[in-house]
Amino acid sequence: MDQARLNAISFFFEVGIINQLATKILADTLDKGLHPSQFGVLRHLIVRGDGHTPLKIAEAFQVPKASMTNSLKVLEAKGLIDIRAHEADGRSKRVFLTDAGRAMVAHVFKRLGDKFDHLAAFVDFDLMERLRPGLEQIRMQLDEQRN
Amino acid sequence: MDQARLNAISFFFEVGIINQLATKILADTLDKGLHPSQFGVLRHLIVRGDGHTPLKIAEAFQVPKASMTNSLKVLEAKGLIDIRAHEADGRSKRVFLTDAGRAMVAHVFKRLGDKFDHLAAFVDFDLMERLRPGLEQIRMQLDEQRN
DNA sequence: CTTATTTAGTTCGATATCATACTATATAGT
DNA sequence: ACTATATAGTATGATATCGAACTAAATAAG
Repeated sequence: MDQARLNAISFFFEVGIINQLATKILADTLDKGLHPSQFGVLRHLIVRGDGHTPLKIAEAFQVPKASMTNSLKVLEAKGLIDIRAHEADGRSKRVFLTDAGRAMVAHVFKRLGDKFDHLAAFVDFDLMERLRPGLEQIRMQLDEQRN
Repeated sequence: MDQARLNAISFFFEVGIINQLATKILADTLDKGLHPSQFGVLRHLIVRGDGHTPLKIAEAFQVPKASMTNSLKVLEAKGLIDIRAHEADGRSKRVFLTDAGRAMVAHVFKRLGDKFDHLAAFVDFDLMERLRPGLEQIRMQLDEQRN
C-alpha cells in the first residue's frame, strides 16, 4: 500500500478517535435516557428547521430509515418532538419540535458551554477552527463519492 | 454561546460525519459478519502488536471492558484471534492473532486499497495529509483533558 | 497469616442499530 | 381507468454497546 493510502487511513483513524472522545463528552452532558444520536436529531431540527419528513432526517444523518423510526419513537415518547401526518402525502409524516424539545436543546447547549469552559484550558480551539474548513471539504468530497 | 464554542461544535460535527462516511466505506469492505469495531481490534493487534490483555485493548479503544469481552468473543469464534491465560496473573488473559486473523487483515487492507483507488478520484488525499497533524494534536489534547 | 480492598474479566439486562420483509399510498406506463 | 412500480414508514429479529452486579485472583492493611 502506498504512502498516500496509509496517510488516509491514519487520517480516518484520528477522526474516529476524536469523534469517540467528543461523543463521550456529549453523552456525559445529556440527561440519562437521552442518547447522543437522539440529541443529534433535536439539534438538527433546531439548526435546519423542523417540519421535515422522517426520511429526510434519516438521509441527513446517513442512517437507515428504520433506525430513524426508532430514534423518533423515543423522542416522541419523551415529549420532545411531535410527529404529524403529512397533509400532501398519505404515506409520509412531518416532525416538529415541542416546547419541551426546544427547552431540552437549550438546556444541553448551556451545559455544553460549561464543559467547553473546562475544555478550553486543554484544547486549542483556534486550531480546530483552522482545521474546520478542510474537514468540511473532505466531508463534501466523501459525500459526492457516495453517489 | 460565543463564537469559539460554536466553531468547536461545528468542528466536532464535521468530524462526526466524516467518521460515519468512513466507517460505512469500511463496513462495505468487510466480509459479512465482521463488524467495523471488530476489524478495528484486529488492526490494532497488527499495528500495536498482539499479546496484550483484553483490558489494555479496551482502554486503547476507550470502550468499556464488557464491550471488549463481546468483540473478542466474536473474533475468537471466527478463529481470528486466540485468547490464552496470562502466565503471570491468574485473573488476566492475553490476546493473539491467529494466522487466519493476520490473513483477514491483509485481505481487508488489499480491498481497502482498491476502494481507495476509486476514492482518490473524488477526495483530496493531500489535504487529508495536511490536516492530519492538527487532528493528532487535538486528539491528544482531548485525551489529556479526559484524565 | 487473615481480612479488606483492588483488579481482570464475565454475565445479565436494557437499549441502539440495522437488514429484511411488510403495509399503505402515490405515481408511471399502457 | 388499470396495473405495475416506486416510495414512506413500520415490524421483526439479529447483533453491538454498555452500565451494573458478580466471580475469581492479586495485593494491601492490620
